[in-house]
Amino acid sequence: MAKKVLNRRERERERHRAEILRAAEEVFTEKGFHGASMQDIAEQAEFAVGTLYKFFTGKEDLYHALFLEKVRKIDALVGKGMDSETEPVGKLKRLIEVNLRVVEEYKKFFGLYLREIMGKFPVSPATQPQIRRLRNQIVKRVAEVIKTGIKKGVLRKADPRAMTMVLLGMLRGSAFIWVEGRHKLTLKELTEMVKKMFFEGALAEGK
Amino acid sequence: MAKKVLNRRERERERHRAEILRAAEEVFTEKGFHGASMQDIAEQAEFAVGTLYKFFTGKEDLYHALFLEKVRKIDALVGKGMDSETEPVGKLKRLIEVNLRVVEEYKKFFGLYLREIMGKFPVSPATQPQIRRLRNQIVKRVAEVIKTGIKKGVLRKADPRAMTMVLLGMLRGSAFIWVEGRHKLTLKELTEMVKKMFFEGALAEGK
DNA sequence: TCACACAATGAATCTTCATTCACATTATAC
DNA sequence: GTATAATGTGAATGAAGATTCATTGTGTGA
Repeated sequence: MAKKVLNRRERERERHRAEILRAAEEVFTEKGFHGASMQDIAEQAEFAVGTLYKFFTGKEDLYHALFLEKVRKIDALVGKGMDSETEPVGKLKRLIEVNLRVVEEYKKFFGLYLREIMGKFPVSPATQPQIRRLRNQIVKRVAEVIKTGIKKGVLRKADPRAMTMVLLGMLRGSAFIWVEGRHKLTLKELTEMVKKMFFEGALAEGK
Repeated sequence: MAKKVLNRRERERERHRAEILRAAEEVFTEKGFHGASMQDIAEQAEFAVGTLYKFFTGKEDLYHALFLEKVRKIDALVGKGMDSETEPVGKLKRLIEVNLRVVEEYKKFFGLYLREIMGKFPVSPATQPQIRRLRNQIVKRVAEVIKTGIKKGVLRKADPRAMTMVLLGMLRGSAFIWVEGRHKLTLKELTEMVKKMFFEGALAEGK
């Protein structure tokens, strides 16, 4: 019986932790790291400030935890997407689709995400290296796929690293511009455009 | 715009202002807006804190001034680059070249720049709209060039807005990835790759 | 029912700066 | 040379907000 009681407690605790993370996501995505106060987050979570410190050692730690949780989820989605195809071109198409779909799903979080992976000044020193490591796995995978595509003769002969850089840059950049705003474009249209441009380029046929 | 002739005092003052801006650039690019203190900047500039306030109304104002100065310079370069060509494809090529060259020249500043134009949470509320306005001019110009290219039949028939988005995204994103890091690629190689990819795509000939 | 472990609370504390301002220094005018 | 104006100074101020901790509340097992 003692064990069951403990379980209950533990589950409760876990739920509270998750609630705090949800609140933190809300507030951080709304106001950014520096604009968000622990007060804000506590209120959003309907806990007292002190309580947050029972779960996380501080503001940075909370941010860090939120970040890892999200990035893991995103990377898993992207990875699974690529797994679902066998041929290089198919894999790359899925990469583009999933990437942009994720952007939509995590639209609010995306602003934070990009600032963190892109800039220096990581909010928490521990966050960036971990995220980088996760990201590097994706980069390597994409480069590998492109290399295979070249070997098979379906992709143009060029430095795979550079192609990877351009492709990922294209995804990141256009997603950003899309999130930014005033677009009448649907995400679907953007996805199609990115695919077309990446594979076939901007020049008219035969030019 | 006859620049008013400045007497000794006024010139001195102008020089001091510029020195403070230089120091601010140093410190902000090093530590980011929130990581930089007025103390830091003052020390770097070899002035007392109080002095900074004789030139700028506050930290935000200083940041804002620095930003505008830089962005104006960058945009002028890009604009001039495009002016130097007459044909759409030539203009776009110049756009790519100049853009990436600027990235190299302003490498340190670039991190700040992107965070500011990209994210919400602008550091100073006044900065973002102004920068956006400047940026929009470039976007419009590029879209116009692309539209002309399509009309002339040298670019594929597609939504010019979307193409613009992808092209600018590609530039921004790949520049970022380049700045980020561990690249063996020279900027020249990256530039070539972006051009090739944008115009011709990734697929092998005849595929 | 009681006692006890654990969870939650939030006012009080501690830190970190941005900003100010009374004063000192220097340059210019007369 | 003295008066006046402009510049520069940096210790003192105040505000914001992260963190702590003494206290209060609650569910659990006897």
